[in-house]
Amino acid sequence: MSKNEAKPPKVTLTEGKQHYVPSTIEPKWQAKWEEKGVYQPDLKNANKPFYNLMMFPYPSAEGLHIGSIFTFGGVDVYGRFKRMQGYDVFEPIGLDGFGIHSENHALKTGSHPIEHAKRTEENFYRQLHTTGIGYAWKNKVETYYPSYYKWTQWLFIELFKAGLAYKKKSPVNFCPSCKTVLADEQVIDGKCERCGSFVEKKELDQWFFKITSFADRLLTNIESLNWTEKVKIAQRNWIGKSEGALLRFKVKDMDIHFEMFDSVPQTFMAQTFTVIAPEHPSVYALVKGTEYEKPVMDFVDRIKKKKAAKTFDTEKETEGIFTGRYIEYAPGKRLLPIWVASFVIAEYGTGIVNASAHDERDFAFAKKYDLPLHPVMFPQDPKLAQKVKNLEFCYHHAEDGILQEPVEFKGRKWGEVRQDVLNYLEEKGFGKRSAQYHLRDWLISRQRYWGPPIPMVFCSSCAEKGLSWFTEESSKRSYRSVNTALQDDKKNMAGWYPVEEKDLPVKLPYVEDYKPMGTGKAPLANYPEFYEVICPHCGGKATRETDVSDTFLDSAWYFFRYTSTDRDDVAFDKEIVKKWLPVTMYIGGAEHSVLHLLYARFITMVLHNLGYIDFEEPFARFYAHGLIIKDGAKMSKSKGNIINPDQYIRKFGADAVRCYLLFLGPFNQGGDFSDTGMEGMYKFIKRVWTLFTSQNITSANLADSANKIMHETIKGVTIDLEELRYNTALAKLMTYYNFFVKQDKISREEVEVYLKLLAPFAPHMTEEVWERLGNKFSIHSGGWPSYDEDALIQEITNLPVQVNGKLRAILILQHNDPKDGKSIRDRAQKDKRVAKFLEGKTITEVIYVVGKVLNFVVT
RNA sequence: GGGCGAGUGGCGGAAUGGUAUACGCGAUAGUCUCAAAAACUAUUGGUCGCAAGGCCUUGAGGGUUCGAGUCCCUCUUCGCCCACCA
Repeated sequence: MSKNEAKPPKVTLTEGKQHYVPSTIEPKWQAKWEEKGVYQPDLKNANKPFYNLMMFPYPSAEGLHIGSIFTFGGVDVYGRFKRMQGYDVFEPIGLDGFGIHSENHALKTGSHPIEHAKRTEENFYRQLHTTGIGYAWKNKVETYYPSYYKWTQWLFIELFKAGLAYKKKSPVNFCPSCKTVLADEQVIDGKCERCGSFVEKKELDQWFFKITSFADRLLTNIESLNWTEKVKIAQRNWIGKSEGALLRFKVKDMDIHFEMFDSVPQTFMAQTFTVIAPEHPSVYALVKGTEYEKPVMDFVDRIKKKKAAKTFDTEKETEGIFTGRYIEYAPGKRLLPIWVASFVIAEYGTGIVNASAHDERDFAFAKKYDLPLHPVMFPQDPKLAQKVKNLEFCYHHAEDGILQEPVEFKGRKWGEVRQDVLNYLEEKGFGKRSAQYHLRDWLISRQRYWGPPIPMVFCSSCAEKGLSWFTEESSKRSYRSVNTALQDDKKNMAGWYPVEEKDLPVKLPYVEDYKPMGTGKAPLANYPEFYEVICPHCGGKATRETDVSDTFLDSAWYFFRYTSTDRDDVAFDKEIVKKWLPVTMYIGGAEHSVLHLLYARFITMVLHNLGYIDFEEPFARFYAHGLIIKDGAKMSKSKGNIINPDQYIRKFGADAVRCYLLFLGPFNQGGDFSDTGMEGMYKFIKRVWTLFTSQNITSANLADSANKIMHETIKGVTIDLEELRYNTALAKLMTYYNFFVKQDKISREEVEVYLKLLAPFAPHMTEEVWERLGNKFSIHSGGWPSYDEDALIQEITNLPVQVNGKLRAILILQHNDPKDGKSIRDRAQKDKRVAKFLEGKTITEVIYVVGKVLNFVVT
C-alpha cells in the first residue's frame, strides 16, 4: 500500500448512518426541557442551591448579536456543568429595557418606547429560545413592567427614608443631544457615553444617592471578593481613597477659615501660595467690596464658560488671578497669597489647596505668574540639588529626597517620613489625618420619560414651614436611619414626602409626546394629570416629582427579584433570598467594572443595613468574560459589523454555534469572529453524532489504553470547566474523539461518559443521542462522570534526555523498568543519540528529575 | 501622565521552570467519483540534507538557572481602563 492510499477507517461510519439535522432535534428538546421543567429548580426546597447568573442584558431592537451567544452560552456551560454535578442550579433570564438607550432608539425610529420595548422583548426571547440555554423561564424579569418598577420605586423610598437620597442643586453633566443629565461615569473624554456629543455643565436640581457614605466599606470589602482581579483594581481606583492630612487655616483680616486636604504632607513647609477653584462658593466672599471683586468675578465667569465649552483643554490652559487675600500660614509663619486657579477641582477635597515647589502643576503655575517658590527637599546629588534650589525643575515624589525643613525632619528621606510628619502636624494642632475619595454621590435623576417615575411628592406649603417626612412621619414611626451624619441634608428636604407604599407603583403614564425638552425638566412635567396631587401630610396642593430614575438603579437589584417573581406583596422573599444569595457565580462584561457592579454592591449594603438581608456583598464570585470582535473591532451598529446569530443557528444549529465561539479562544478573552471556523465545529459535532448513532457500540470491557484516556479526559475536562477554560476542554474532547476513530470498537461506557462530558457544550445533540441509546431522560440531570486517579498511571512514559539543556533523545520507559538515577543514567549514556554528544566531554553534573527529565551537564 | 494586560506557525490558539507549536481552521497531495461537493487518508514552524540527522525559532536585548515561551531587568509594539484627585 502506498503512503497516500486511503485506508478505510476502523469504525465504519456508513453503516446504520443517521443524518444529523440540528434544525429538527434542537426545537424538539427545547420544548421537552421546558415542559419537564429540567431547568426550573424548586426555589423553596432545593438542597444544593447554586445561583448561576448572567449579567442583566440590555438588548437592542436588533436583537442578539453573535457575541451574546458567546457570553450567554459560556454562562450556560458552567450552569449545566454544575447541574450535572448535583447542584440545584438557578439560571434566570430577563431584560433591562428602561433607559436612555432604548428611548433614543424609539425616538429615532419614530415609535413609542412602550411599543419599541414590546418588540425588542419578543425578538429577544424568541432568539434566546433557539439557543437552548437552560433558563428558568418562569422567573423572567423585565424592568419596565409596573410589577417590577413598583419595587424599584420602593427601593428609592427606602433609601430616602434612610437619609441616603437627597436633592440638591448641583453642577451636572448635561448632554445637549440626549437632553439629559449624565453621571460622571457616563462621561467619556468629556463626551456623552451614548451619543458622543460634548457634555456641558449645568446647574440643576438633582436627586442623589449618598454612595459616598459607604466608600470605605465598598473599598475594604473588595479584599474578600473572589472576582477577576482587574475588576477589583478598577473598583479600587474608582473609589480612589487618598490618605493625608486635613489642615485648617485662617484668612488674614477675615473671619473665614479654610480646610485643605494634603495627600503629600511631607513637604508642607514648601507651601508658598494658595489656589482656590473658580467654582468655590467662597470666592465671592474673599473679594466682595474690594478692588479685586470685578476682575476676579469676571475671571471666574470666563473660566466657568470655558469649562462648559467643548474645547477647554485643562492640560494647556492653566490660568489664574490674585484675590488680594492671604492665608495665615502658621507652620511657616508667613502669608500665602490666594489665587483663583483654573486647574483646581471644586469637587475634590475642599476645592482649595496650598501650593508648593514640589508639585508640578503648582510649580508651573508659579513660574507663569511669578509667584514665590521655596523648595524644602533636595536630591542627594549636589549638582541636582543646586538645580532644585535654582528652581530649574520641579522635584517631587522622590523616595530618597532629603528634607531640609522643618528642622525636626532635617536630613530625613521623603519616603520614610510620612507618618512622622502626620503625627507632627496633629501634635502641633495644624490639622488631622484624613482620607479623601474620588467617588462621588450617585446622581440618580433623569429628565427623561422612559424610566420609573421617582416616587416623591413635594408640598410647597409644608416646605415653607420646614416640614418634611423627616420632621413628621419618621418621628411617628420608629425608622432606623442608616446615616446619622445627614442631619443637614434632611433639613434641606423640607416639603418632600415619599409616596405611600400602598400607592405604589407610581405608574409611568402613556403619553404621546415623550421627547426630552432640554429645559432641565422631564417630559412628565407637561402633564398636570400626572403631577398634580394632594400633600400626604397637610392635604394641600402638592406636585409629584416628574424626573425618572437612572436605569442603573433598575439593574442594581434585579438579582433579588429573580428569586421572587411570584410575589407581588414584597420586593423579594427574605427566606428564598437567604437560601440563594449571594449569587454563587456572576458572569459579565468587564466594561461594567465600575458602574453596575459598584451600584449593585451599594444597594445590597443598604438592604443589609436596613435589615432585609444578612449579607452585604451581592456576588460571591465574579468572572469577566471576553468580547467577540469582528475584523479586530468591537461589534457595533455604527461600524456596521454586527453579526446576527439567527442564520448560523438555522444552518449549523445552536450546539455548533456556541461550541465554535467557545473554542475560538479563552472565555476571558473572546476572539475574532469568522465563519470558516464555524463549519469546522459543525463537522466535529456531526462526526460525534455519526459515530455514536452508527452501530459500533459494544458492551465489551475497555482496553487499558481506552480506560486511561477516558479517565484522563474526565479529569482534564472537569478541571477546565471549573476554571471556565472552555477552549481547552473542547480540545481535549476532540483529542478523545480522534482516539475513538482509531479503535475497532467502542464500549457503551465510553460513549456515555463522552456524551456527558460534551453535554454542557452541545446540549441538544448529546440529549438526542443519549435517548437513542435507550437512556433515561435527561442527560442534563444525570450525574457528572468521576475519574479514577489509579487509571491515570502511565504504562509507558517518555523521559526526555538533555545534554546541556538541549533535547537529544527520548527514553521510553515501561511501567516496571527501574527508575532510579543510576539505571536511567546508564541507559541514557548507552543511547547513541546521547552518546554522540557526550563523546570527548567531561560530565560535571547529572540532573535527574523523576518522571520529568534527565540532563547531562558537560564541558 | 498613571494603572492593567498582551506579543508563540499562513490564521485562532495550547503549554504546574522540564519533549514549544496540543486542538482546530486554512493549505497541499491522495482515495472515492464521469466530475464536483461531502467523507476519508497523509503531510504541514523555518532552514540545510538523498537520507540518517543537524542547525535555528515564542517582539528585541541582557540576566537568574543544569534547563526559560514561562521568573527578573531594560527597550519596543499593540490593546483596554483611568486621568488637572493636590
